[in-house]
Amino acid sequence: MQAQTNFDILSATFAALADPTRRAMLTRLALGEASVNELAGPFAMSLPAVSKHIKVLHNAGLISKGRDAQWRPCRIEGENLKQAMDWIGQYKQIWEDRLDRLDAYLLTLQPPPNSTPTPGDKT
Amino acid sequence: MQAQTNFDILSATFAALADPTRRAMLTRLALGEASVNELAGPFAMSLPAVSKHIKVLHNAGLISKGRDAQWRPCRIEGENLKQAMDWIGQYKQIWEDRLDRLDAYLLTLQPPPNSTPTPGDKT
DNA sequence: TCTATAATTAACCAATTGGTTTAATATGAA
DNA sequence: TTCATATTAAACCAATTGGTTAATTATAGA
Repeated sequence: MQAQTNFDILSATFAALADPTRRAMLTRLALGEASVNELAGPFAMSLPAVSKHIKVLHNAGLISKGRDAQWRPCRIEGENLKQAMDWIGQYKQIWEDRLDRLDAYLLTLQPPPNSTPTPGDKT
Repeated sequence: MQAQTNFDILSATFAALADPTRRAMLTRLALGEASVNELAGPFAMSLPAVSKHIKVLHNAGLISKGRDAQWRPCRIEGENLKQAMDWIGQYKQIWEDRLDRLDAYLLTLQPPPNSTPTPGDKT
């Protein structure tokens, strides 16, 4: 099964990323391929639970699975991560604008050292 | 309530983004503030359902709510979107490397026009 | 063939999610 | 005060999620 029969790729991707266990798995896979057992290592949960998490990642197209004897090495797949990032990227202006406005506001509270002297200043 | 009492901001953010209705609401809010009724406009669902979606966005810190008489104008908040994007951004190399390798592979299949001439070539 | 290891499936369960309808609350205006 | 509008809360429901244990499948090796 090639997975990613999915309709709404963004929804599946964000849903997959909404779980810390699955995010940790992706972080591990960023270092290189790993078997299901290797992925399970750090987690205090049963293998079937891990297997389900992996299936969620696979169905979302965030990983692919090979075969090596009885092992199913998983590798991270970037394409849908990229799409998710691109979607959020639409809003970049929103946080940048907000930060700009915050900067401007802070300047009104305390003018920078090299600003025009206040009327009462000596010199 | 200021919302964002949340533990795991990334999980709450990705979970909020995993629903197409909520993503559409954010897209609308990127154009500017909107009341609950205005946000409800495009959707074929009850007001309470819309209200719940808005609550999810609010709890994830993706929007804030003001008050204007009986209206509760919603505005998009960028900070947690930024954090979500930064998290995914960790993996940028993965899809870029992959594309590089794909490019390289395609070049082995069909050398670029300005490559070394094939033995049989005239000139 | 038998055994050990790797992984998945099946059946189950409690909690969460996304929707509903009905009721309540808040505010401005007649 | 009464009415209309905007929004939320309550109670309910079906489907999904994230976990469990027990059983099954796949593969390599003795």
